[in-house]
Order: sequence, then structure tokens, then C-alpha cells
Amino acid sequence: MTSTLALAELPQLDRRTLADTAYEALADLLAAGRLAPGDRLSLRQSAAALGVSVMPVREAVSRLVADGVLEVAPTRAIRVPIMTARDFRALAETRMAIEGMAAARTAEHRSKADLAAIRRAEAAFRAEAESAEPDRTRAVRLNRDLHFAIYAACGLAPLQEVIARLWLKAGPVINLDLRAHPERLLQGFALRRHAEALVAIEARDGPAAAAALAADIREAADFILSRGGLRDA
Amino acid sequence: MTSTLALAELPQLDRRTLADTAYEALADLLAAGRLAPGDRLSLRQSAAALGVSVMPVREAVSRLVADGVLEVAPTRAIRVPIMTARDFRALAETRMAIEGMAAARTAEHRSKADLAAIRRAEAAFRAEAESAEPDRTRAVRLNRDLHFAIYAACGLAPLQEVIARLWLKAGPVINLDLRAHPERLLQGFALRRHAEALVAIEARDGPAAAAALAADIREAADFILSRGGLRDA
DNA sequence: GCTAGTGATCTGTGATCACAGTTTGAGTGA
DNA sequence: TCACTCAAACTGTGATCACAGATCACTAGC
Repeated sequence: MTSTLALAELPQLDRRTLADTAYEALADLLAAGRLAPGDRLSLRQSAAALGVSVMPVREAVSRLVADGVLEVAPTRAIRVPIMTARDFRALAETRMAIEGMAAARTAEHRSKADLAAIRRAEAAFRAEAESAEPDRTRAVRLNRDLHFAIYAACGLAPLQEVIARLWLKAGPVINLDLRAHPERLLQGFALRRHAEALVAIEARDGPAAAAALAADIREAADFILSRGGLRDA
Repeated sequence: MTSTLALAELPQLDRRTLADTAYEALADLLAAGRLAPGDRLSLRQSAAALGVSVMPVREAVSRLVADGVLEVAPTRAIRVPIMTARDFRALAETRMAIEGMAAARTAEHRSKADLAAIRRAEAAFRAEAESAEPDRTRAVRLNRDLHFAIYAACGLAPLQEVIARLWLKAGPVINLDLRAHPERLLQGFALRRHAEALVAIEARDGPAAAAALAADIREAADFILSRGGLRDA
């Protein structure tokens, strides 16, 4: 027998299927706002673009449909759901409630290491937002990183997964808007709320952390709704 | 042109794909506890049992895997995830937080019609639980109906979907236990909490409704954990 | 000039086949 | 009686084909 000890240290290489890869590619497209609400998606075209057969794309799309990130129209066409203003408001309210709760738990349970990670993420976002020529794409990613640094510290894995799904669903609307109006993210709205959240988490003040996160989400949602890009309920 | 008025009244016939049907069939199996944690699932056997090719089953399974209700083992075998006691506790805590919140919203926003529906659901469950020879399967379904009557009235569709997913994930563990020990559901634990929730919703007392739901979930989880059927973390 | 119809081309859905990797169990050896 | 071997049967994954229905550009008829 060969050295079991040495072999045990080999990292378990994850066998990614083509479907997994396709899923990530599509999810990225959606999260980045490259696929706008109402856009149609063709299995064959996507497959050709990814250089695979339709099978893996089919599986990826069926997962995204299950998540509500894509939908099959009554005509069987696959498209990005067109959210009404009412839908978007309900999604934002759900996020405020759930993400606020996660932030509160983090504030109460956080370790020093958690706090340090959150501090780093906050600083990274701040640096990008306050730089002379902020990179939009980068800022979006850093904003996401900060939020999930907070949620990751809440200690409840299922809660984190739930939030990730909600973000995926809100992604197209939020980031499409951001592409059109990059000024929002970089004008201090978010910065203030992030700072408040950080202070609350430092002070182990759950309710304050929840309030800061909820305000962050509400302000972004209100901004998008005020722009009137969404269809009425 | 033919009579547009008459045509408008035709019910939009929903085109269910075989994959949809397969998904429901498998989800039912899981929710009913017929598929226990650790059990393997073969695509071809399932397809044969459903009388279709593997394609629709594949799609259904890929959705369930995305939901975390099934998993693909490193050997590529599909099976029901074996939840550790730690996992189960985290899931229960997440449910307590989210479902409690939904119940609180319902208490605050409910209409008279909502309240009537919840009352009916509570009475139906009570009748079954207090009957001389309660039907286990029926009781499980009525319990679920009651919970979702409460969540449906919270006014937030995305929140409801989140909860449905959490139930699907917890289903195998909970209902497997219930199959083995039917006495739990029928010994008044749940009945008391349901009554408390109903009173709180009637009184528009959000916090009390949240507490009642959380207690209901916690007690069921504690009972299962105390039985020691789950693997240690 | 405008509408109804028509056919080519696209769509997603489902079945079937091919393949590489895994599991299993019977057979063989000590 | 036990451990090992090896082949047959199974596993999920991916590609390909078949099909019914939806689109869309275009033309015939009014």
C-alpha cells in the first residue's frame, strides 16, 4: 500500500460537470446585469457560445428556472422575468427582513476573526468608492463581498444560502439599473449604511446592525423604483 | 373574428412538462419521508417507475440537487443528504427565525379572510389530532396546510417561497422520524403552539405569533434530536 | 394598402445512444 | 473460510436525433 498519510492530504478535486460551469456562466451574466429583464435566452445559442451541446445548458437553465431567476414563458420561451414594481418591492422587503436578521445575528455572535474580515471588506469597498475613478464592476463585487462577509458570520449556513438566492433573483434588476446610472452606488448612500453596520457589529448591537442593513437595501430599492424603470403592478 | 369575449373566458391550460410532474413526484416522496437520508436514487429506476425516459427525471433531480434536497456524492451517486445533528439544528434555527418573522407579519397585516382561512386550517388539524384514530399521513398534511395558511397571509411572496424550500429540505428528516414515532405529533405539543399562534394572529400581536411558531419548530426539532437518530456533527 | 394565410426556421421537450467510471457479486485462489 | 480478482451490470454525464409547437418574413387576396 502507498503512503495513506500523504494521500490523505491531497485536496479533494471537485469534479465539476459542464452543467455546473454553464450554471455559473449564466448566473454571472445575470448577476452582472448583462441579461436584462425580458431578454430571451436560447438553449442552442447559449450552448454554441459555451462550446458545448444543449444538454449542460438545459440543466443549468432548469436550475435557474427553479430559483426563479429565469422563467419559461407560456410560449415555452426562456427569458429573464420582468419584475413589476410590486414584485420588486416585495423582494426588497423580504431581503430587508432576512438580511437584517442575519446581520443582527452576526452582531451578537461574531468572533474577532469575523469582525476583522468584515472590517477589511468594508475598507475595500470604501477605498474603491472614494477613489478618483471608481471601477463600477469592481465596486459591485466589493459591495457584494462586504454583504456576504457579514452574512457568513451569522453562523447559520442555510440562512446564507437563502440570502444568496435572493441576491441572484434581485441581481438583474439592480445591476441593470447600476449599469445605466452608476452614480448611485458611488454617492455615499451605501457608504454611510455600511459604516453604521460596522459600528453596530463592533458594539454587538443586533438591532442597530439589522437597521443599517435594512436601510441600505431600502435606499437602493427606493432609488431604483423612483427611476420608474419597472412596470407597474 | 370569432367571439373574443367567449374566448377570453377559456381557462389558460397549464402545460406541465414531464419534468414538472417528475419533480412533484420526487418532492412528495421526500416530503413524506419515504426516501430517508442516505438512500440512493437511480435515474433509470425512477424513470422506469414513472414510465418515462431518464430525461425528465434528470431535470427534476437537478432541481432538487440545486435546492439541497438531494445531493450528488463524490462518486456521482445521487442520494438524500445525511444531515448531521449540527446541520439539523442550524436548519431548525433558520426556520424559527424566518417562519417566526412571517407569522409576525401575518399577525400585523392579516385580513378577515386570511384569519378565517387560518382558523379553518387550525380546526382541521385539531380535529384530526384529537380524533380517536388519527391518520398519520393526513395529520402531517394538515399541519403543513396550517403553517402555510399562516405564511401565505404574510403578503410577501418571496418569503413564502423561501419557507417552502426550507420545508422541503427538512422534510425527509422530520417525516422519517414521524413515521417511526407517530406519537409525537398527536400528543398535544403542536396543538398548544398552534392555538397560541391563532390567538396572537387574532389579536394582531406580531411578537407573540413569532414566539408561538418558533416554539412549535423548536419543540419538534428538540424531540427529534433527543431521539438521537442523527449523526453527530 | 392592409389583412389573412403559408411555409421555412426557430423554440423547448423528450427519447435514445455512447461513454467512462463505479459498484457488485460470483468465482478462484490460498 | 477468507481475501482477492475480474467481468458484467449499473451509475450519471453528455451528445445527438426527432418532434410538436411558436415565430417571423413573405405573399396572395381583397
